[in-house]
Amino acid sequence: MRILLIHADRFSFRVTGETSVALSSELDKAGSEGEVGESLVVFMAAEKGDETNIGSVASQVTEEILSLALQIGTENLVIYPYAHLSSSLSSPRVAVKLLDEILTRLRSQNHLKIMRAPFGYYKAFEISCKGHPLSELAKTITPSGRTERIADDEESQAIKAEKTLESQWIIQSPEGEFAYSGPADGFSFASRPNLERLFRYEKSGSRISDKAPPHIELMRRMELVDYEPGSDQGNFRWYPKGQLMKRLAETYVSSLVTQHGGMQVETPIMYDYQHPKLNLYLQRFPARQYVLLSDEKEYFLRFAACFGQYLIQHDMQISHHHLPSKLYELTHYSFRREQSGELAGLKRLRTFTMPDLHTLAKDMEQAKEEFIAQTDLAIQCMEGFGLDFEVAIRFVRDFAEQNQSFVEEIVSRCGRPALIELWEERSFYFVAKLEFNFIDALDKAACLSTVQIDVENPQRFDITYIDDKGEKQYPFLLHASISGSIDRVLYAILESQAMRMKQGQKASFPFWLAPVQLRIIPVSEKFGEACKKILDKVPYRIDYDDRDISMGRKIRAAEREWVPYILVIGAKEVAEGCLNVRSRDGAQKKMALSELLTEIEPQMEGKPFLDLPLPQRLSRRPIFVG
RNA sequence: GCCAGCGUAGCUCAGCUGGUAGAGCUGCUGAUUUGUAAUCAGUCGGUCGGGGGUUCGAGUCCCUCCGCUGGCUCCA
Repeated sequence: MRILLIHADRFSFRVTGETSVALSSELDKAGSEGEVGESLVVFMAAEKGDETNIGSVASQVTEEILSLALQIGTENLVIYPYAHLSSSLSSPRVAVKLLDEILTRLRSQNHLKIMRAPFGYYKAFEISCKGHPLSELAKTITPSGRTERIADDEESQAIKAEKTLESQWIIQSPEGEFAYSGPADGFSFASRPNLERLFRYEKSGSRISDKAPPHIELMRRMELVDYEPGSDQGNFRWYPKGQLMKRLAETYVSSLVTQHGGMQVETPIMYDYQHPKLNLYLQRFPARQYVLLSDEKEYFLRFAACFGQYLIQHDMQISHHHLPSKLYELTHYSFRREQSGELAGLKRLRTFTMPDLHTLAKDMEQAKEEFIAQTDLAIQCMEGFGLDFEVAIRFVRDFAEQNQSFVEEIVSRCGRPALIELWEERSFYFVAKLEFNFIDALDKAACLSTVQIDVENPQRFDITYIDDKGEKQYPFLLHASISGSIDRVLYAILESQAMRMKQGQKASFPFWLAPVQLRIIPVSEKFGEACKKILDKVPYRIDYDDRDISMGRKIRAAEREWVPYILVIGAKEVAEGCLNVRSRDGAQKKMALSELLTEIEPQMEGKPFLDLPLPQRLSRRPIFVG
């Protein structure tokens, strides 16, 4: 929208004729002539693009007007639609809506006296401009970058609905000795303290902590990840060791999903704000997008791979023979412009990586089968990362009641009691949502894996398949992120190890994820050659501490890096042709290289391997933090 | 986004009521060649988060912006 603000000694107008876009209601609202003395006259023209966020434009314009009125000390306003300010006008409908919106906002300021001119009429006007420096001002207002305002002004229906939504909490545990099914308040949590934490966290929402989550210190001290003040908040830099772990985790998750049948694709990270289908979807969750402007056109950055995959699925030729059909993407990246106060280390970021799987199922039976299979996959994934989790399942009540055996089956697959939330009405796109929650050192819950049954988006995005009678049908759609955000997986791993340290145990990474898997430490420089010989014989990430410091310090450094196996090489080892292995459990063992490799092998089973992204000699390795 | 706290060397931190910045670790140099969590000595390193203000004088007081942490909120 363009506005021209003029501080006038007097202003008058009168309607002289109708234009093609005249509406008689405008004359009722504004009258056909008017005259005022000292006043701030605001000429305005709504432009293309304003319709993407009327609330944002209206609130910015209102703010501009009020701020100038205050500066020049006037209480008289004239709002005057004036199309000639722009060569790229919006539709008349949008213009009138915007005009009304701005007037509503201005009228809520009771001290102001407001006169308006009608939209869509030829008018004659007379103005006398005061001519002081603030008396003439032109501004162009765009919706971009300010979209968060709409969240305050016009909360989406879905968000509003959720706030007032009543839900019921139930615990259901698998068949067996301790089987239970009933209100969560009546469950004895003694054996599942973390489930109780999850329940309290979900129900009350209140948490008490004055401490920063311990993973933040660890991610920096271990030279994995760090803040990047040169970027926006919640955007991180990844050092070689952290980047390696991230890449390993991604590779692992992707291989699980593609083995499960996910067809890996890649979709754009930005989408046209005005694309009609996407726009409809965005209106359900209007805030929290990064918006960028390119040649006057606005794009938002994706918050998941959903759109990209919906648009592909819309264009695909799918028959019932193809179902279930699964598209998969590891999003590098997903963007969510969370409120700044919500950001927390690797737990909650603005830019993150996550696996996103969308499955089309021909009917609810197939959707449920897939749901179960993907639950299994998520369990396998969590086990691979060595993460413990608590299960939460959210249902629309009707759905849960009509599918009781399905609910039981999920709980049984998870093999532990689950917290179930029942909603009386469906306010989001899903009828069922499974979550694996990690409970951290400060008793806070973070959702990792999730599987959802979507009953809304196939229609919205016109995704169809041809059934066995040759007719078009809408499939059911499953959303699954079998690990949740990769960044958050790393958060959970670090937090779980911080808890172990608190209990006096040694922290460690799963062997396959350890940046350095083995380290050779020579007793003295003399054994350098002997060390180098071992390097080539070990097919894992092995390095060699050749720095000119004491052996005690090298041991300490390796322990602080959580290196799983430390190999000390001295005269004895050279003479006997064996290794002295100090493992993470504290044990020191004399063993042959082949024995060590046999011990390691099962720890790598089914897990990816990537090379060490750092110089093998520690004397050649720069320090990133500390 | 709101409220509160914090921001001093690469890292962890000290610096009282305003008087012109200090330690340990790391790094570097040298000595030492070491047997399982810190060998000894020397030495480099700071527009005290950015900008503005008050003052003869600001790391210290005030304003503002940025960042981090906690709480609220939020988590499609």
